Amino acid sequence: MARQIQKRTLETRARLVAAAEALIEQNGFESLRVEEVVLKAGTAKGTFFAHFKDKDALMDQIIGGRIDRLLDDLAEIQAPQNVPETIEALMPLCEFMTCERYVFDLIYRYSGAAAIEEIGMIATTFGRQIEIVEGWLGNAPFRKDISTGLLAEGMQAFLMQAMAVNFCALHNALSIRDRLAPYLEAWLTPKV
Amino acid sequence: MARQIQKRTLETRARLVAAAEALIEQNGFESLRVEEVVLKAGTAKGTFFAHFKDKDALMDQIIGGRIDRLLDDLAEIQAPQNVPETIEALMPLCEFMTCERYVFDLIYRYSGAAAIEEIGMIATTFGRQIEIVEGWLGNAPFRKDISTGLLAEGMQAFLMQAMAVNFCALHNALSIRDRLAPYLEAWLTPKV
DNA sequence: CCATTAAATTGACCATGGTCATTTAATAAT
DNA sequence: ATTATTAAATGACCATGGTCAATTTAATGG
Repeated sequence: MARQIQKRTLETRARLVAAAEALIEQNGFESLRVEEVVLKAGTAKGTFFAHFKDKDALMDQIIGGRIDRLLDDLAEIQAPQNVPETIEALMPLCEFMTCERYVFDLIYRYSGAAAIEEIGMIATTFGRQIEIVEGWLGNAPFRKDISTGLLAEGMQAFLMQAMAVNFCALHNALSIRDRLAPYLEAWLTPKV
Repeated sequence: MARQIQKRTLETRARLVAAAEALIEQNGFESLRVEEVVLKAGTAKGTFFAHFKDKDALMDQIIGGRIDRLLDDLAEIQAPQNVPETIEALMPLCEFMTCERYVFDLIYRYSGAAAIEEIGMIATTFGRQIEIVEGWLGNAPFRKDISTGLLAEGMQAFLMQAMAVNFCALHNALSIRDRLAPYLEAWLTPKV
């Protein structure tokens, strides 16, 4: 007989997430230790892994959740009408995604789902981001020779590239803003 | 007195690399274990870490070396004159970079150096790739409204995006080739 | 209310990358 | 040659993520 999920289960899971969030608040993402989480949540280590496939799965949920809330904001604004406005709109997302090298790497690794069954929060937000940006592009004076879908995917590629390069000591003289501007000008409004 | 590097040192290092290469040949990159490498090389574990900062540093050297050899080939060919030719030229590189998810992730993570002092093989090859592609672009009928540098960086962004998306179960219906084509057409020869 | 079954929890244990005080070997100084 | 000095190698040990057989707790049926 299909037994329903126990209240206990949800409580335990909530306690684990809450403990993790609190520790992240204190010390950031990278230094989070499973050991500390279970200690703070008052559970055994094995319980953690009964609730999350691995440590990354917890991170996917927490980080994915943050991104999703940032996308809620993006979904509400008016479509940016030029490149500087577009960049400005995307900045909060960029700032969070690059708040730690560890966070960016994890986001990148989880931006695509390895299998259909394991589409996580982060992978979902990447799809949602494309949709939102597509919506913008339908109401903005950018190139019309290619689909808004392709245009949005290209923007995502440049966004990721700008953030990745920003972590590189060889190239981090330019801010993400300044690096992104020429890319997007060339992509969205080519002058040929 | 500046003491020169002992022959012994070079030999040990060479043995470690040779052992790793052999094991990778057998079982691929991901399943390589430091324990196995030192066993095969006949050294203690500590010796490994006296020669390489960590396991990733060895991977950076081996993977970076492979990429560099592929770039040697790319440096010699004639500049591709259209998008399909360009994609074809880049395919060997793509194939190696995506031979394992683990390899691609490591490449991505090391494509930028965290600090000037730690520029590794992979980061170096990324710079070299830009240079080679820039050389191509100077001799090909693509858009001229932006610098070859920017154009080459954009190509790199699309290349990485196409490879990343290829690992995603949601989007891997298209081959890297087919995914890259519309991107590069739109980037290199915009029709506005 | 007890017996049965399934879900949830536990913690000892494992796998693996990485550290470091100690030992051994090579080179330079006398 | 002998000693002093520096480089290289060693392996016991640690840190941390992850596993799993055993136990406890909750739901279900008679």
